[in-house]
Amino acid sequence: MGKLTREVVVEQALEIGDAEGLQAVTIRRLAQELGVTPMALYWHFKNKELLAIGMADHLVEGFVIEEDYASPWQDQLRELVSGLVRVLRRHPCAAEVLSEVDHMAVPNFLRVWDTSLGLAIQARFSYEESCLISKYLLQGAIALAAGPMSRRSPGLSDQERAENLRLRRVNFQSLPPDVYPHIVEMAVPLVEGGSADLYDTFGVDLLVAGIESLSLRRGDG
Amino acid sequence: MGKLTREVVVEQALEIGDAEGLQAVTIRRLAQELGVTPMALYWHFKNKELLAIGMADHLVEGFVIEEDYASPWQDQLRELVSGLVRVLRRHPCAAEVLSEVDHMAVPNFLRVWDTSLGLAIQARFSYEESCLISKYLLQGAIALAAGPMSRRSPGLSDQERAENLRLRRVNFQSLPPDVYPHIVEMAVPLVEGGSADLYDTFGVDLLVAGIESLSLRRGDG
DNA sequence: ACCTGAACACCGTTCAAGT
DNA sequence: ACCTGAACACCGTTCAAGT
Repeated sequence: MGKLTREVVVEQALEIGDAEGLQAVTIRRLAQELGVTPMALYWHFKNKELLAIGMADHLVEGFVIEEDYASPWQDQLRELVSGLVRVLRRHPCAAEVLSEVDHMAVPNFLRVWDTSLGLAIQARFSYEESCLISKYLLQGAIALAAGPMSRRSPGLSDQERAENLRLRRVNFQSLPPDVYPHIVEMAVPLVEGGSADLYDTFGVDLLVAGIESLSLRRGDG
Repeated sequence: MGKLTREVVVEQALEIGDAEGLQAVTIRRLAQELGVTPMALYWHFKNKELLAIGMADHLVEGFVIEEDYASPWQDQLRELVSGLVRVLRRHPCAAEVLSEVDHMAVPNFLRVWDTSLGLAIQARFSYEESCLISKYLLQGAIALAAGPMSRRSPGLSDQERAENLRLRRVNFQSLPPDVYPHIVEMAVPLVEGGSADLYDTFGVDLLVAGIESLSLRRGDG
């Protein structure tokens, strides 16, 4: 059967995480799924944190945006953020993974970070500002990828999903209207949350527009 | 001695979380700290998740912004976001807590959410847009509160902290400059990260400016 | 109503030992 | 180099029982 390598371990871990949530990714469970002893994994990963870093690195693998000095930096930034969101969306547990590991320890994530730093500099932000901006952007992209869809309760039938939605709606609607007036009134759009596409593009727009506005406020464009 | 109530349990939990990180907040540890049996806590909280929700609720307690129909919605939104960040900053583990519980289950957080929904509506966004916007804003505020400071390694001496910084800097600087050119060059500002105040105001500005730009793009102001 | 004792089914990790 | 067995020190939670 397939050899036990770092890569197959990471992929199996992501598979479990996607299907059942990250809390189901356990050394022992992972070993069982791989037909091996728990301690076998410690040969490939010193501890569970390094396994998580491996998972994070695998998620961002293959995501590269070549610097395109032709197009304006706004478009390049937008491309970076929306591309990152799209890549993370391939795995339901992606955002969960990335929010529990130290980004600085994930090589492939560092590459994305480096690119965004470069773009900020190119946009004539100062060093300090560029650091802040790239942090906001990447954090924002991860938050977007954690947004609707990939919601809790991974792996349900359509029936269960619908029932789940209905339950959350009546939950909102049965709140005291004097203390939560808008939530009660907007219960339907709140639980449905619009399409995932809208959510993403709207979010990316918000981030990029925010940066651009900060840039304009300081003088040139 | 002091009676064991939900409130003292929650406060003790936050104290441990602030000092040693959320992963140190354990039912058994908590019970020990309170001089009680682990099972005693199950009388006050059905399970650990409900304890976490209690912690989150306690964090946002006392944060109210009264609707001020005089000032423009942009200012009110800014006030809301920056106020929330300020409140969360009182507890180093706040962002950690809020990112692991379901916001919908936290009454005091729902109140903030309701207010932001009202402001979005007031700004003439549609229902769907208002839902999205308020999600972005609150998510953004939490992300800001999770930013620098309250960093990993809670509870270190100044000496240790300085050494920690130095270590992260040389870590950046020893990266291969051909694959991470900007990170290597900007190692110093990256690890120092500017003042916490700058980080917050910059971040709040970014969020509010992003919303405002979306609003302008659609017609009126 | 409020708390304890004992037990269950899990964790991550180490360390010596096997091949 | 790569994996196993046995053990350690932890978890959250249940359930019956005490006051």
